[in-house]
Amino acid sequence: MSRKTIHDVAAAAGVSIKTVSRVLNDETNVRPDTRARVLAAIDALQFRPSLLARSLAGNRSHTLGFIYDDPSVHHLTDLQRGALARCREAGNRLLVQPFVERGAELVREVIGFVTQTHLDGLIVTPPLSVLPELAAALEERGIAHARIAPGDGATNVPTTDMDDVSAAREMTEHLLGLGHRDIAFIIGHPEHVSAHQRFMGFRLAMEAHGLLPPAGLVVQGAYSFESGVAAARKLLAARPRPTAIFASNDDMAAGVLLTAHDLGIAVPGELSVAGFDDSFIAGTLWPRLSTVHQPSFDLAYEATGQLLTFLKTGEVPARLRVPHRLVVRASTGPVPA
Amino acid sequence: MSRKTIHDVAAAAGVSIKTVSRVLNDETNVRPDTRARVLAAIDALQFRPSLLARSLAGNRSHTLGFIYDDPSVHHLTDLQRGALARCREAGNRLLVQPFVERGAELVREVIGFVTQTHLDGLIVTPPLSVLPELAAALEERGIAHARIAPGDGATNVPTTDMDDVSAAREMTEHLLGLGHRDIAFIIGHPEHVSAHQRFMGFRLAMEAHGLLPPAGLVVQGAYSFESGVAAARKLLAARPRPTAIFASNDDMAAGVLLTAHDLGIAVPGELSVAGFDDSFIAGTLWPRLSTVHQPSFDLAYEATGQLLTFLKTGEVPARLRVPHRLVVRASTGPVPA
DNA sequence: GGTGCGCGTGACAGCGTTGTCATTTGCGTG
DNA sequence: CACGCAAATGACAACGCTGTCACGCGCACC
Repeated sequence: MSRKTIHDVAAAAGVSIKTVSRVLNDETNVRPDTRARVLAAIDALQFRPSLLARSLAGNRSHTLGFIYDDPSVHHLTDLQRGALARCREAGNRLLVQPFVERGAELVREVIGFVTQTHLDGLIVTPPLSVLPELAAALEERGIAHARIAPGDGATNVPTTDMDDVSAAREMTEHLLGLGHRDIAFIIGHPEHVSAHQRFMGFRLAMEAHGLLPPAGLVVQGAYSFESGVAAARKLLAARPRPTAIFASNDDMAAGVLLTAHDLGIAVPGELSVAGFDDSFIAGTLWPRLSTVHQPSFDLAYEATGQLLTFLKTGEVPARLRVPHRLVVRASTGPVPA
Repeated sequence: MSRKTIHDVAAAAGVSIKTVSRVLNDETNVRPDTRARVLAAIDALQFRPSLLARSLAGNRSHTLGFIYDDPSVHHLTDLQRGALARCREAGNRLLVQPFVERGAELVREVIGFVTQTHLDGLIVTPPLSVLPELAAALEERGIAHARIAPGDGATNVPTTDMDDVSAAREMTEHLLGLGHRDIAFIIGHPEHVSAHQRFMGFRLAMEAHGLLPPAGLVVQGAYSFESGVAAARKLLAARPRPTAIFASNDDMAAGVLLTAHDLGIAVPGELSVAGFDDSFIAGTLWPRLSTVHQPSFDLAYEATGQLLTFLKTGEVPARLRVPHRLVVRASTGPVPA
């Protein structure tokens, strides 16, 4: 079964290939009956235009790149789903590619990826979105891209994020409101700005209540389940033991819950546990995890939409802040008497 | 920054574009010093060949498609990672695409996807891999593809799977060995052959001990967390209550665990719970889930490798069965007295 | 009744590679 | 020193589409 080409369609419809091309691209200046004839021929031949040829001839590939290097599976999956959904709506394709390098090598790899595949643009997810060397290289070469959660600095590219500081503050307020004072905090992976922002939110809330971040109760994690377990082991051995642990993502909170169960510590009776992300896992844990709903899907969906808009109009849309919300479930409760 | 082309390199090295092409493709009959000059020019210009042009001119796109429609996030993520890893090693790209249609429309969409993008081949994951209409269409059109876990029928395309029947039997034996007799079973999504095979393994083990699949203790699920919760509600209300529940994947087992905790039923003291997959979630649950390690990553990694081999040699490798193993953790224990 | 304009259409040159085949070069041989 | 043959290289078409530009036609206008 040899490939059907635009020439076959043109011959079948009795027009030139250019007219077929016009119909394919919804251009104006084609008489309705001509258009109908062409469409009929396309249908009869089951013709699908070659995206390769189209990309090579035009200067748009209708393909976006999605680059990542994320330790948290759930968050990443949701981001990818969001980007994919938006791409499908717009008739674009998405090329997903992980990058583990850093510095000059990362830049070389990413640039190579983009030029080799003629990508129209790039969706840059955290932590890649915070790397100044990558940002500089992309802008210098005029590679269109959207950044997801790149931190606070002003950007002149489409950007979406959420308010990590406020969200973490709200969760901390929730714990303070339940009477907790000895609240431990597990920081996320240091390469992610979200880790710093969430910690900042925690501190601001504590300070607003005249409390200092308690010495020995702030532990470095890495956004992974295992790092949550390790942090919890340390925290739950401290005396006095914290009455609440705020882990800055759900995977780490899962590690805290497991460790607490192993040690026979009742949650939330003796210990409250809070997470962040509201990923799939949050609803599967017992007790169900109190957390902050991070709109990962929306974040990527909107970023992709912004990028597509930018590609079409050339105008950089304003930074979009996607709303979060506190999700109080069963893992947080009043401080023990 | 205009795109560097093979012409720029040719001019810089003082050779024809064809010689550059030869160097790029590691062809023979290029003098070492010529090759060195060309490589130097490539390096100096930071040249990366356009994959579009290469695919259009040659008849290989060096790109594989990965198609799926899977309700279980973790399993899917691992499959995708495996396929991606193998592709990277071989210098290929992977285009990931979900398909939710069925029947003639699915066939049309998939064929369109392949022809539009000039895919070299397709990696077909469950449940798409079991659909006869899709298999027939792909073979009829001579589209190279590998099938992952397509069920028992003989295939003349590269195929990888695991022994779901034996694995489920082993897990059931494990429960029987702990003294359980009232063992409930939650069946997976009916469209997946693995669901039937796992149920088959369960029945075979029960029958080998002279037990019939207990009436009322076999419930239909759908491989999702929610379906596990729903099934558990039903099962844990049954009298006499089962002393063990074998859920045919981890997500459903997570639902069972949560429901048991909600009802104050001790695991494994009063109820043993077993899963299947050994996905990320299994190690995060409390108590840690006894399950069967399904080598999702390897399954896709090997399938991709087989497909690439087939594309290179034209020979269909023998069906590859990837080993599984029983992982006994803390959620299964002796039958209560 | 000629002029001008815009709509509908087509011819043809690219896009950046690889495949085919012709041509040149180098080297051993008689 | 000419000859022949293999190795090395190049010219050019082809892949399947879009962009550019030119052309023909009908219609309003003066």
